[in-house]
Amino acid sequence: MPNNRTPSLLIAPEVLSAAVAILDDEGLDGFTVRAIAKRANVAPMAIYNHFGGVNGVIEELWNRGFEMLRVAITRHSGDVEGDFLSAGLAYRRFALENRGLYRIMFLQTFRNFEPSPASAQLAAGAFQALVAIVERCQEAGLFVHSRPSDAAQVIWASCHGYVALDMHSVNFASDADDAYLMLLETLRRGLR
Amino acid sequence: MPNNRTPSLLIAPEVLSAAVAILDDEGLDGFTVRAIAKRANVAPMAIYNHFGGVNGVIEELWNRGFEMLRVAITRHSGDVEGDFLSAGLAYRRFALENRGLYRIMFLQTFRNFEPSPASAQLAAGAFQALVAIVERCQEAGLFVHSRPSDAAQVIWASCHGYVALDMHSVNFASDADDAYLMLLETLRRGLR
DNA sequence: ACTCCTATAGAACGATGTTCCATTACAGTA
DNA sequence: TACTGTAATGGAACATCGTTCTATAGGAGT
Repeated sequence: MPNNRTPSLLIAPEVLSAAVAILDDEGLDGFTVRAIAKRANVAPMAIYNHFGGVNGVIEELWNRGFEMLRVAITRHSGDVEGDFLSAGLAYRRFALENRGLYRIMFLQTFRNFEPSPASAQLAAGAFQALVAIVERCQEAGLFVHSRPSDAAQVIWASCHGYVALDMHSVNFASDADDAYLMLLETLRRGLR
Repeated sequence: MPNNRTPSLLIAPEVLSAAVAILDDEGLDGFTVRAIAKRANVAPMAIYNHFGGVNGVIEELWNRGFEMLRVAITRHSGDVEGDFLSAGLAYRRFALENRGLYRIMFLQTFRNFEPSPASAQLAAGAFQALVAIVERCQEAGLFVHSRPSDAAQVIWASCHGYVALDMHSVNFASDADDAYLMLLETLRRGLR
């Protein structure tokens, strides 16, 4: 559709933000090569030249999502207990404010998308931010001493599960925010 | 493909078991109208005549899945604590043994599939089986007295999250089975 | 043996991801 | 200013997707 051609350096950013916008606005139904290109004011071919196809776009969004998530949940203050609760709240906030990205990262087995080893490494990096918090909770005597990665997996699973059901509108709790706080409290008490 | 026509009464069962088989074997890539019909030894049109399209098949699988899940986690013995742990283990077992169904029920926002009110009711029925267990745990003094549905939502979210990450091969725990037991223990202690 | 229901095969439509290709706009250089 | 080469564009084309329509014919009940 574009009357004027887009400068090369702008194509990738335009495509990525268009992809996120479509994912947030219309969900996966609208997430097509032609639709993304149209919204980015770019030729469909640009997606192949710059990303090697729609999976390349997904991979780039995955990478950005996990990097954002890592930053969002990283905590390092003196108050380890506060860090734990604050990181837990930040996790859900990230998911709700970036539904499109979260779907790519966790909820959706996309067409044929399999994250590359480098992308999987990025996801592991985000997980490490949580492990670090768990380790400091253990050192402070707040958590029982088990393998930090085991406790982190339990915490991550719980938070992810809550968010995932929430996004599917499967939440029977009286108040969604309060129930999530109850979840974090339950984890804190249960891991002691 | 079928040389002989399939009796009307057999078409629906054949289509449903073929759909489950494809979902388990090949995942969603192979889940197409034509592939299901071929595997069921039935004409593609039969799926429209009997289910009104692929979404009708998905809805029927959803219904069966939640009915199976409800049966799987229903417990009612004298040992309420045992019931809680046993139901938690049964939840994960159901998911791992019925990956195809579980994906339809929770992991996948399918094409345009939205469960009908009746189907949503069935899902709520499975949730009620969990609420009943929580209520008996509260009466026995095992759990703190909050709204049973809130505690049930927390439990369900945690179990679902663990299973979901597991299915995405996102599990950093040293032993997947042990970590799930740790999750159930954490919930039991944390809800007291 | 006849009739009616319906399962079947096949063409067709729009939309999907993807590839190929000719055109041409634009930036850097002479 | 004129030229040249990179690459963004538009469009055709392919297989496959869900879906609809139609004509044919198989099989059960009378």
